[in-house]
Amino acid sequence: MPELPEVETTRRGIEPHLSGRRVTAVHVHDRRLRWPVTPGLEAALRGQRVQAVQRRAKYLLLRFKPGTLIMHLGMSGNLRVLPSGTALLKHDHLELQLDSKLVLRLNDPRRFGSCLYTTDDPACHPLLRDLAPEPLEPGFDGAYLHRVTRRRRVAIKPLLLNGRLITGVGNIYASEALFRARIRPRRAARSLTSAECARLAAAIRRVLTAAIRVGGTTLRDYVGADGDPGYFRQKLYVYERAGLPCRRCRTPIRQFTQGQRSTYFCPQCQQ
DNA sequence: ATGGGCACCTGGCTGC
DNA sequence: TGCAGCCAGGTGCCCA
Repeated sequence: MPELPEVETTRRGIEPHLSGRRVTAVHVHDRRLRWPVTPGLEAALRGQRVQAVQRRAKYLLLRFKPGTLIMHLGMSGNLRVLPSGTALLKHDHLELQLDSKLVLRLNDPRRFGSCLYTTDDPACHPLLRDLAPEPLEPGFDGAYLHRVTRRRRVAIKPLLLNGRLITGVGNIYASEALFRARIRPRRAARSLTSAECARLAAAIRRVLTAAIRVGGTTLRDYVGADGDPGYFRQKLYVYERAGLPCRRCRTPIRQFTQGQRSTYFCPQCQQ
């Protein structure tokens, strides 16, 4: 799915069309997502004005006065802003009709995404409350990474996918950040030195920021709010490049499996 | 507390 | 052509 850059690209794409607009109707076409779409969502949001469109880790938060819509795009979801009346596609799960004659439509073939409404503080929601700090905010640095890895015997690459320790990084950017930090994905997390943690934290920030700048990474079907793909795929150093020459040293990129996910690395550049 | 593995889904591709 | 098998951007939950 969408990792942080794709979610942030989506947020930036929908925000100008949503902020300050009123929801005139909510249509749920298929409630079956990872959890059923919150019952009563239609009545709860009808007539409400969007106060803000925020992101927390890979979650999008649509803030209304009485509550918040917490959305996740799972592996295959996208949110698009379209003219009202645009024909529905397969796997269009729900849409918010706006007073601007536009609609916000959620499409998610694999249904790993979610769409939940809460009237409580979303930061206290069970899905959000235990999440690690934002990687692009000031609290995330080498010292933080060093601190949270000290007791961890797990390899650094799967640790990067643990949202309680690090957020926003998914399977693509985990391999990419380790390449940029010149660290082997199999290294035990606790074995990283302070200097390596500093390099890795900086690499994570750089790769996420660079990906956001070009609209994220489209491998197969990700599109932003306007339907355009992201262009960071052209900048990937290792992900999905098994057997191809390293873009830095020409050594063939290697692939193996960690925790049922593919990992890619350059055996020469990453020591 | 930590870590490993499974589960949830659909679709696209490969190879027989 | 058809079909089986494998793979895919995430993450909550159960068990050791």
